[in-house]
Amino acid sequence: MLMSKLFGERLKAKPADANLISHIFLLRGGYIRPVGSGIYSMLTPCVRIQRKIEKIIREEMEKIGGQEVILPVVVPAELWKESGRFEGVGSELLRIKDRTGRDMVLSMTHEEAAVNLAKSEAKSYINYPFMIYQIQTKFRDEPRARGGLIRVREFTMKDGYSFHTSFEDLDEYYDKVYKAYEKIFERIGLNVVPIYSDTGMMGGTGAHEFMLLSEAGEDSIVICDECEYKANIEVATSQLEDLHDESLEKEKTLLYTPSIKTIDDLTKFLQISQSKIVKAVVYYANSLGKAVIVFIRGDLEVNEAKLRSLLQSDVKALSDLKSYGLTEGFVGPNDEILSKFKVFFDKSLKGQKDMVVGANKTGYHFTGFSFGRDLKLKVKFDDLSKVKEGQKCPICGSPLKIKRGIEMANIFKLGTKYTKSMDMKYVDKDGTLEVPIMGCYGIGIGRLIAGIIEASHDDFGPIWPKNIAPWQIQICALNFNNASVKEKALEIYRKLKEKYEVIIDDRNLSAGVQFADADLLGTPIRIIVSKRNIENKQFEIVNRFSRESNIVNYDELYNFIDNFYKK
RNA sequence: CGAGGUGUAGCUCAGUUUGGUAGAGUGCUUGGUUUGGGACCAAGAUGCCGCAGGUUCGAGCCCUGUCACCUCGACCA
Repeated sequence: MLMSKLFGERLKAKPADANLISHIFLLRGGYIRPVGSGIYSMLTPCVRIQRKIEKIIREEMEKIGGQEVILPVVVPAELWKESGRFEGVGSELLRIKDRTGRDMVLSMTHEEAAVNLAKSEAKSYINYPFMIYQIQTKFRDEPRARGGLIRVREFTMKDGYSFHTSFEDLDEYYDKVYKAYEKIFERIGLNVVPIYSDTGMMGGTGAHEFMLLSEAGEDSIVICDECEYKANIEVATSQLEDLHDESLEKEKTLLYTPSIKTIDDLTKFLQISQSKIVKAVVYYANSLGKAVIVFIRGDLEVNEAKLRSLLQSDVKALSDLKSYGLTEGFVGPNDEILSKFKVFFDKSLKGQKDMVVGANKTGYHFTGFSFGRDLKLKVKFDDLSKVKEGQKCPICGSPLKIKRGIEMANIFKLGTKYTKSMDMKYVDKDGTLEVPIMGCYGIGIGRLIAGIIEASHDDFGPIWPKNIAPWQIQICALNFNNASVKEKALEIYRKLKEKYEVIIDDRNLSAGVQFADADLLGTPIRIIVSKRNIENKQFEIVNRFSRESNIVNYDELYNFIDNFYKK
């Protein structure tokens, strides 16, 4: 490639509306251009990177038996109505009509299309297991796109779907995919951590996310440094200190003092109390059509993702409490509360024998305290609290840390959620009809590109790992108009091109411009051809990773490069 | 959807307070001098001042509406 012919410009100034380093360099380096909110055109350097990532992914998918397909982006809404997601998913699913007025959707994920295809093809147990995958465009009408390629509306994703005749077989295959993903990230040169994750709207029985630890990330990850426990905060859990520790006992004793008789007394107490003993948090669950109260220890927060997953329903904080008869000073959980509301007790209240009282209200929270009466209820406790930094690891008890991360990929054990709802069946050995068990596996490719920059850059530009850099070698021909420079530069360009992907800066521009552009293209290795070097019959080779510079004689060049790329 | 911010040359931004013919830097074109970290000189081209309406003799600037984009929050397979 000739730099003089490379389509797209590099920008000198930081683009006004970019803040993330990956967004800035993607724009400055001429990798992407904005078209609309969360919608980008990709230029050649970016496409070259994407193709290389795709190639690695394809190879690893083929190794575990994946077969590539292409499913449509626009699908009839019937498929999504069958699975229940046409109504179930919010406004991020773009619903459109075709010219006859038929409902269509722009696929944001392809479970429906995959099941639709698979069910017409895999009718006997003999066909199982199998995995189909594709590298395809997804459209999600994000209410808020941000950060360049980190969170977009239209993007390319590798998504795979496996089908099995038993959960054991799914578990086994899931593990294979997990290892394939580790291999993919290793080959790409990106250090990600697999963590336990929420199954969200996908449903299913187990899931992992592959996270890049980065301050630019939108997810919070709970990490134990002592053991291997790592989980998305949405599902993370912790060992809670005993409710009956000394300080809390002391507070309780205080509570029983005769001085607290009214709500006002209580409010006063709660204001001076460091750890409120208990609180009731009120939500509305859409799919239940019912209000939900979560009782939880006062110093903890309700983890809404856990509540959502427990209820299999969207939840929102309930602001209109009066219409449910909830006012300051309500007492609960009593029979009335239990009949009116779906009531949950967080496991942090385990061991609590006493009655819980709602008292002063803050938003949709009621703070309260243990009252000293016997609960007389058979209570089931659920894990509904949000992990806080410093709480104890559920496995080894060490203090937990919370870090930010960017989700690069995820894998789900879907179970029969889609195969069942979409009525996919196969004939088993004994002639019975069975519903296949499914797993699904995604990697966001555009986000991966942004993530690599977040993880690998310097002040001047991205530093692409060897395996995915848009070009392998960049030749900077300083003073290209000089005949001997031009001749020598073109000579090695032609020779290296036989074996490598080479881009040569054949523009008669100052060294500063050439170097700055080369930095923005992030090529792993840079060969500088100049009058000075030619006089000494030498080249200078600069390593993008270390910024180290090596002077080599003419005849050493090819060995040096081969050695760098181990060819 | 809630809060805040910004829309002026390809890009980064002045100009809006106090209404009076549209600006700078950079980039681009041409010629010349340069050539190891975004060179220099000279000449040039580039604007529906986001859009619509209003006030005014006159609007980039004032008023009303609207759209787009950015940031934070809510949401997020």
